[in-house]
This record gives sequence, structure tokens and C-alpha cells, in this order.
Amino acid sequence: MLTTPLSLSSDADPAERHPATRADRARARSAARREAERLQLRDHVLQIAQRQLVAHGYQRFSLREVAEEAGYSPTALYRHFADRDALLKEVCNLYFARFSAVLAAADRSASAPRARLMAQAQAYVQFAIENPALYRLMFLERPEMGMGLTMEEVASDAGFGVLGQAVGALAATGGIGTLAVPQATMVLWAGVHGLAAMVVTMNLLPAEHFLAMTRAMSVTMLDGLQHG
Amino acid sequence: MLTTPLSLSSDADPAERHPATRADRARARSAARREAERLQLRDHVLQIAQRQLVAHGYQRFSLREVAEEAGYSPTALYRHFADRDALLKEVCNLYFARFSAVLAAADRSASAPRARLMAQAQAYVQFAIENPALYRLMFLERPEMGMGLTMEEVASDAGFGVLGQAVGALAATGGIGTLAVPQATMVLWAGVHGLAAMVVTMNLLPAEHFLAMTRAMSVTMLDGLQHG
DNA sequence: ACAGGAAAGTTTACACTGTTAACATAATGT
DNA sequence: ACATTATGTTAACAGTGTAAACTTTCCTGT
Repeated sequence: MLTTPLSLSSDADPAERHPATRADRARARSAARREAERLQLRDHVLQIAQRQLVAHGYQRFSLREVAEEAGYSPTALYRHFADRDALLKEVCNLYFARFSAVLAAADRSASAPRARLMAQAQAYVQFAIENPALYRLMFLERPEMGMGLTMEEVASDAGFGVLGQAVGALAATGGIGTLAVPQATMVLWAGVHGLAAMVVTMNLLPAEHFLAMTRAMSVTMLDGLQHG
Repeated sequence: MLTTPLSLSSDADPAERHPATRADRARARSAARREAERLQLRDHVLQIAQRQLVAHGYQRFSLREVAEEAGYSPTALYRHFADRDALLKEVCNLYFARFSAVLAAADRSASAPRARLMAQAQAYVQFAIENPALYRLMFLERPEMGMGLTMEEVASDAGFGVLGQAVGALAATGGIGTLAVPQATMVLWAGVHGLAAMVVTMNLLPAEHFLAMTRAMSVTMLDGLQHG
């Protein structure tokens, strides 16, 4: 476990591109192939886990069922993931990247700071509407999974850099009153998070309803920040 | 099961205050006593369940453990509660009353509509800080338990009558711009709910932090409503 | 007063869950 | 060729919620 990645990395070392013996090359390629297989398996399991998570929801997500669908015995997964929570954490991370990409795309869809923030809020709630189980896992159920950071860190630049930057841009145009940028960011985030939490919790109401409410909330908060 | 409550209610019928025979009176008192015992047991179990819920959190709440502490076999509770969720729902209802009482008290602590809403928001988050497991159960985990209502119904008069009334009072003084009262109520609720959800989810941060953020959020939203 | 029946509770059992330990086996490094 | 490591599997443990069958206790109608 220790030697394999080391020999692999030393193989990638440009100083020794072509190892001396053919046996060395074969060994390196073998290790690389095994590593690739391992990663492929991890990806496969992660995809199944993600599917089952959105299908059955967090509460009924079962490690054994994932193993069964993947074609392994229940305990086999423990070779690749520490435990159930570690597996879910990886699913989480996958979607965290996707989520911040969605927010970034929404941010780019407008130019004025206020419009950027409105678009972000809309995309934020839209994500929660489309992936309720995932939003729940990321932000409600297991906070350690989503982030081991404090709220300020998150708001500043860790995962929600786009939000913080847009708020900064708004502040530059005088759109923020007395509040500091981190505080304003947190307020905006918490407001939209409240709507997203409602989306996730009560899945009965139509999506448009929540989106309309998101608009109302966004303009209210932005107006409030301005005339603060 | 059918005859007992009927005879009891017919006993309470003012038309026949004193039943004819002594046997009838004895029978009625016996039924009443048994009913009282039953209610007392329910209360006992509910108190234990509530204690274990706040102690271990929702995820690790176990029906069997409640039964054990109450001194019953696991399946005995099924005579009094349909299933685990029904039991939790009753715990929920207990605290729902307490919660709305807290909000009402906060509302009475001030007179101006804006001050009333600020006080309610503070009390709201304070409740989440003090009873995270319960807030989670009531508003995050099992929405059907807290309420089978739509958001508008809740906001109007079902459980959050105090909130809706305060918003109405604010609207009367012209404190609300273009938004209608139900919408404004929902926005305010969602904003504070977002903070409460954060409190419940990441229990690491100090309470004062969240309370300060609650103030910032409240003034921002109220300002935003006014200059809408 | 006594048979009949409902109510309350217990034991047993089932189908699950996550997780650990012991074992098997195949691929690899020396 | 031998030892080791990686990758599985099976067996087992301690939990969980819940349903069915059985006991016991108490109440009721005749």
C-alpha cells in the first residue's frame, strides 16, 4: 500500500522516464492498471450509491442494498470506503462540485451584482428542487460531510466563492448598507437556505411556488441590504 | 372499546347526571379510572421519549430503548401508539404548543409591530438553539408530523398565528411595500427558518453568533419589506 | 356467580441495518 | 518458489422496527 503509489509517482518522475529493465516497466503498468480498476470500481459504486440516495432518500439509504446492486457482498465495500458515512461523504463531494458549478453558471448569466445574486438564488433553490435528497444530505443531515468549515469560511471563499464575490461586487456599488460583506453574505445564504430547506422538507408544493417565493425573498433581502 | 367511551359520555350527559343503579355509577368510575391510567401511562412514555429524543437526537432515537426505560417490553408500546412515527408525532405536538407559546410570549414583549417581529425572530432561533433535536424533528425531519398543512395555511393562522398577526399589524402601519401579507409572512418565516436550520445542523458555533445573525437578518428583511 | 370477551403485556420471530473478525484466493514483489 | 499484499467472501454480533401468537388480568352481561 505504501510502495505502490510511491513507485508509481517515481515512474512519473521526468528524470527517469524510461526505467532500466522491462520488468520495471511491466510492474509500473500493472500497478497503474490496478489503480485504474480500483478507481473505476469506486466510481461505479458511487454512481449506484448516488442513484439509490436520490431514489430512496437519505433515511432509507442502505449500504447493503448498494453492495447488492453493485454485485458485491455487503462487507466488500469496506475495502474502498471506511464506512457508510464515508461513502455518503464522497457522494456529497461529487455533488458539491456540481452544485458550485451551477451557482457559478447562474452568476455568469448576469452582469449587474444584484441580478447576479438573484440568478444565484434562483439556481440555488432550483438545485434543491431537483435534488432534494442530495441537498438534504449536503446541508441538513450531515453537515460534516458537506463541510467541516465555519459558516464564515464557507461564505467567504471555500465553497460559495461565487456568492461572496457577487456580494463583494454589490458592496462596491454601494448596494450594502451598514453590514459587512461576510455578514451580508451569510444573511443572504441563510435566507435562501431556509427556502431550500422547506423545499426539501415538504415535497408536496409545486416547484414554481418555491421559485416565486425565492424571488420575493431575494428582492426583499437585497432591498433591505441597500436601505440598511 | 366502543361501549366504554359511549357509556362514559352518556354518563356525562347532563340529562342523566345521576345514573339509576349504583352498579352503573361504579362501572362508570371504573372506566374513568382505567382511562386515567391509560393517559397517565401515555404521558409517562411520552416524557421518556422526549427526554431520549433530546438526549440522543432524532437519528438514534430508539423505540426499544424507550420501552426499556419505561419498563415495558418493546412491543407493549404498540398498544398505545401506532408505530414509532406516531409516538414521535405526539412528542412533536407537545412541543408545538410550547413553541407557539414561546413565540406568543415574545410577541407580547413589545408593542410596535417591527419590535414584535424582531422579538419573535429572536425567540424562534433561541428555541432552535435550546432544543435542536426537537426543532429538527418538527420542521426538518418529518414534516407530516409538524403539520400536514401548506405553507400558506401555516403562515396564516394554523400554528404561527402570532407571526401572521404581527405581519398584519406591520402592514397596517405601512411597513410592507408591494408584498401581500401572506407572502411577507412566508418570507420572514423562511428567513428565520434558514437560520434555525443552520443552528440545528451545525451545532458547533456559539449561540450568540446565531442570535446576532438573527438580528441582522431580521432588520434586513424588515427594511427590505418597507422599501419594497 | 359465572361464562365470555376485551384490554394490556410478554414472548417469539422476521426482515432488516451497519460493522467486525476470520478465512479464502488470486495477484504481486522479492 | 515463497511470502506478502490486495480483494473478496462468509459468519457473526448487536442493533432496529414491527407482526403474530399466546398469557394474564380485568370488566361486563346474563
